[in-house]
Amino acid sequence: MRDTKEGRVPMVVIKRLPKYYRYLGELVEHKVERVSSQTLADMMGISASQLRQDLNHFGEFGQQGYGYRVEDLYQEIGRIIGLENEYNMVIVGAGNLGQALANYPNFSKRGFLLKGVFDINPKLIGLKLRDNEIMDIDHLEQFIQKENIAIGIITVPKEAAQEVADIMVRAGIKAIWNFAPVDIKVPPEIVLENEHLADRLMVISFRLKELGFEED
Amino acid sequence: MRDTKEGRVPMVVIKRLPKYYRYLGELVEHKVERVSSQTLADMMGISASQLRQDLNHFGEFGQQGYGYRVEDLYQEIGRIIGLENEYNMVIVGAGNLGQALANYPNFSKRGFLLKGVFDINPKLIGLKLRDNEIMDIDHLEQFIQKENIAIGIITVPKEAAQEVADIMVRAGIKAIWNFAPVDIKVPPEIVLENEHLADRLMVISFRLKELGFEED
DNA sequence: TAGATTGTTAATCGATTAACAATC
DNA sequence: TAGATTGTTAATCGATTAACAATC
Repeated sequence: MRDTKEGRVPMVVIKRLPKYYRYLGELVEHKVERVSSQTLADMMGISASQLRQDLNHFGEFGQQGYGYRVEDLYQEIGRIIGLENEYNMVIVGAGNLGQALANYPNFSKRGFLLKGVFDINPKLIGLKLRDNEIMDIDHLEQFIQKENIAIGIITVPKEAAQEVADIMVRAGIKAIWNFAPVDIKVPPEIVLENEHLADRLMVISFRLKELGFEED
Repeated sequence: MRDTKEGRVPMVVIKRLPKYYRYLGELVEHKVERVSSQTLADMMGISASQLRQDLNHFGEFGQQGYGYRVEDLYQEIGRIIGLENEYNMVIVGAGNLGQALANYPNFSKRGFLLKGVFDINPKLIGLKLRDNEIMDIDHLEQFIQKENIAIGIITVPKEAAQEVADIMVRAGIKAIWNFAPVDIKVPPEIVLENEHLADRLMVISFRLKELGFEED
C-alpha cells in the first residue's frame, strides 16, 4: 500500500509532516472545522504554496473554494506518517537520558511502545523503570528478535554506541534513534536518526555570536 | 569581530559546523596531522566540493597540494562556532528530561554552564540536582537578569511552555532551546531552537512505512 | 452565479556538484 | 619540478514561490 502518488518524497517534506500534524491537532482541539492553505500556512510561518506543494506529494485532500476539512486532513496526515501502526521499541543505556525517554508519555500515546530497557551496569540491572525492569545488555539481541522490536534507542556513551548499534542490526532491528554524540554506521536498509543534542547548543552559540552577543 | 567573509551564512551550512567539529575532534584524538577535503568528506559522507564551499564562507584554511592541518582547522571551526565563549544557562522544568539535561556532562565541557534549575512543583523545589538546587519559578525572571543568563532551556509541559518563554524574553534572555512539543513564539531577535523529540519518531515511522515495514 | 480556494504548472531562488586555474 | 589539492567560478540540480486555470 503506497501513500505516495509517485517517486520518493523529499526528506525536507517528510520532516514537515509532524509539524502539520501538530498544528492540525490544535485546530481539532479547538473544534475548528475548516481551514484554508493560507490560514494554516500563516499559523505555521510557511507559505501557502509550500503547504499545497507538500500535500500534493500524497494526494488531493482539499476542496476548491472551501479549503480543507480539519478533522479529515488531520487523520490523513496521521495515516501518511503511519501513526495507525504500532512499533515496539527498546532503550539501551539507562542513564539519565535513557530514563527520561523511558518515562516520556508522548511516545506510547502515538503507538511507540517501549518494551525493554537495557544497560551494562550491574547496579542498574533489575531496577524498575515505570513498567520496565532494566535488563542486562547480554540479553538484548535475543530480546529484539523474540519481542519483534522495530526501533532501537541508543543512550549509551559514545564509545559504546557503535557496538550497541551492531548488536541491534544483527538482531534485525529496522530503525535506530541514536542519542550518542557520534555518527554510527548502519547498512542502508536501516532507518537511522541521529539526535546530537550538543550540536544544537553549538548552533545556538554560532547564531548568538552572529547577532553580536559574543561578549556577555 | 566578524568571522564571516560577507553576508549571512545559510542555516544549512551552520547546521553542518558541529559535525565538522566532531569529525575533526576525532582526527585530533587519533593524532592525525593533515587531512584533505576529499578524505574528510568521505569520512563524513558528504562531497569534497560541499566541504570546501562550506569553509569558503569563513575564510581560507587550507594549503594547495597539502590539504588542511587538522589541529588548526579544528581550532578554527571551534572559534567560528563560538566555543571560546561561555554561556550561562537555566533549565525550567525539573521533570525527567530537565533532570537528564541538567546532568548531561557534554554541555559544561563546551562552555555551556548551567546556573539554575526551576520548577513550579513545591515537591521538587529545594531538591539538589548535582550542583543545582531546584528553585521556584517565581524567582526565574530576577535570576536571569542577575546571573546574566544567555540561554534558557524549556522542559515543561506544552501548556506552560509559552508562558515560560515569555518570562525569559521579558528578563532579557538571548536564546531559547525548547523541548516542549509546541512551537513557541518569540521576538525575532531571540535565537530559538525547537527540539521536538516526538516529531523525530514520526519521521522514523514514515520512513519505515515507506520501506514497506508497515506490518510487523 | 460570483467568490474563494484548490491542484498544478511555470518561474525563481538557493544549494550542491563539477571543473579548473592558481599554487603550495 | 611534478603532483596534489585548494579556493572559486560555472553548471546543475532541487526546493520554494508565483501564477492561474479548474472547480466547488
